[in-house]
Amino acid sequence: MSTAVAPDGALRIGDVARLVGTTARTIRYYEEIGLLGEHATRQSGSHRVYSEAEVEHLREVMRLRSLLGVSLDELKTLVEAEEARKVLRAEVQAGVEDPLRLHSLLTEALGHLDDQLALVRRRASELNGLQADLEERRGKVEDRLRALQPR
Amino acid sequence: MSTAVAPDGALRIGDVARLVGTTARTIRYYEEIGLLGEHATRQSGSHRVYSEAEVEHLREVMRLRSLLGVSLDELKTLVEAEEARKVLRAEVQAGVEDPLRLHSLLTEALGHLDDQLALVRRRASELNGLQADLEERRGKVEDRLRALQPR
DNA sequence: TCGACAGTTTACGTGAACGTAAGCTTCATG
DNA sequence: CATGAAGCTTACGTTCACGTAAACTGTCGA
Repeated sequence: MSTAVAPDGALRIGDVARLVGTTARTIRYYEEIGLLGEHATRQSGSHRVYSEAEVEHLREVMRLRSLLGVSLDELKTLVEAEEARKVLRAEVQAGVEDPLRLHSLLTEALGHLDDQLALVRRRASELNGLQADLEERRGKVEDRLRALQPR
Repeated sequence: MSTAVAPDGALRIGDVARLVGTTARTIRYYEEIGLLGEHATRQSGSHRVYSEAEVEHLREVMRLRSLLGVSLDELKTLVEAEEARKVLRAEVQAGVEDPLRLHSLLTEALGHLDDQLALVRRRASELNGLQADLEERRGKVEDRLRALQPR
């Protein structure tokens, strides 16, 4: 054993792909269309490296995509929430404490979250409706089966 | 006003498209790939006519597709449940009363319903999980906003 | 330093799910 | 029975979301 598998602690594109259950191509594609906010400018040709936070972001993106069934384009506007949170974190980390600025950032994040929630709630209620319908049908079929075999 | 809009009571493809919110092309495509169980053989060239039951079936197909996010191919196996129910209805209507036959048909329908339910339940729980996560985040953002403006 | 595995860019290919156009035909209505 | 809106078939076009191949590095452990 002596291959260039793991750098040290850094995550490369293949590692991330395995972690979130996708392919390197998909990650590059998502980056290409701007789904993964500009991560530290990188020398063209050099390897992409990812932080744990970026992996989490990607997971969230794929989760939203899978559960909401939206196009990657619609998703772009949806994940602006994450961008807003990132900016927020960065500024707080950097010591910015202007309450007006913070208020604006928080309000923006709140708006994005509400957008996401509206979508999710509607979908969830539709899905729960479907589930109820199916369960009702199932019950009826079961009743008819029981009626066939009284014992 | 004097156009060949509505036949009499029969539904044509354009009517159905409007009713379920899709296009005639899509309906023809679904028929082509076998998503809409063979409806009464039709002379090539003559207009397609649909019963209310077929409209309902199409609605269900699109509902499953939209909410489960499955491919049309996967959907084909999923909607076999509807086919089973259709066969059941037809046979009962035709006076078949062989209990073994009925039992077999009902059991088949039950199996298909359970398949659908398994999918739906998993999705529903994932979506509810997502909703909970988003609501938690929303709560935290709100807390921070309140902390900014004590009054 | 070197070897090779994993990564990079570029570009063309692909499958799914329809859109669209052309030319012709039904069919309810006046 | 004439007419025209809507439908039919056939076939090629299109968009999205990646897959895949080629030719070339970057990078880490030995």
